[in-house]
Amino acid sequence: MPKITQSFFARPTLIVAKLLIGKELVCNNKSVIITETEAYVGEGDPACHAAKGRTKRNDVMFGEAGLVYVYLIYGMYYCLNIVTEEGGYPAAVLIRGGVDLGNISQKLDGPGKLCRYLNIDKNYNYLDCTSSPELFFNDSNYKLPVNQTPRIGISQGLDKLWRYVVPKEALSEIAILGNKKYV
DNA sequence: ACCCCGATCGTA
DNA sequence: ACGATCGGGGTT
Repeated sequence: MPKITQSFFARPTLIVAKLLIGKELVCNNKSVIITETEAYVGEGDPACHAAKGRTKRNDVMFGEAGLVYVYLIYGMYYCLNIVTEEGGYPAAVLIRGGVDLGNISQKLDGPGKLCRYLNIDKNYNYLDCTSSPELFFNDSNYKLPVNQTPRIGISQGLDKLWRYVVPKEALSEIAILGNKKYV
């Protein structure tokens, strides 16, 4: 299963967000099939952390595609993002959910839960997921159905359908290993 | 120095 | 419906 390279992330954020669904995220000796993502796109996106320009926190979003952006939310949870598009353009995909095929009982339906499960914290900020052995993506061949909805937990930019999520019905079927329907 | 609030989650 | 918990960013 080939590792996803930089050119995958150096594309329009909506494309990357959608294509990451069904890909495998590997970190800390665990792997997860991604089932939910969101796109945050540039200074013109009011929900994007870079909406008000460059700051210490969002600095990494202005970096090269493939960099990891981790931030602390509500004082207790971390959220994992991958920087997209060309260097200098602040955009990223938030990884919001997944399933561990080797540990189906886990409910990784939320960015905070996902990071907690994979032990991802602020130390991963600025890591390059296209060259790091610590955190990377594999180009798995799962063909999962994807719905588009408004993004969760924001108060602006709700007009955009920039959340990509595998519907619940399909999610329960993924649990059945060897389900050819999605491979 | 102070104040506000958030790309969340678990419990009630 | 609400509280936990804290760092970033804007304001005084």
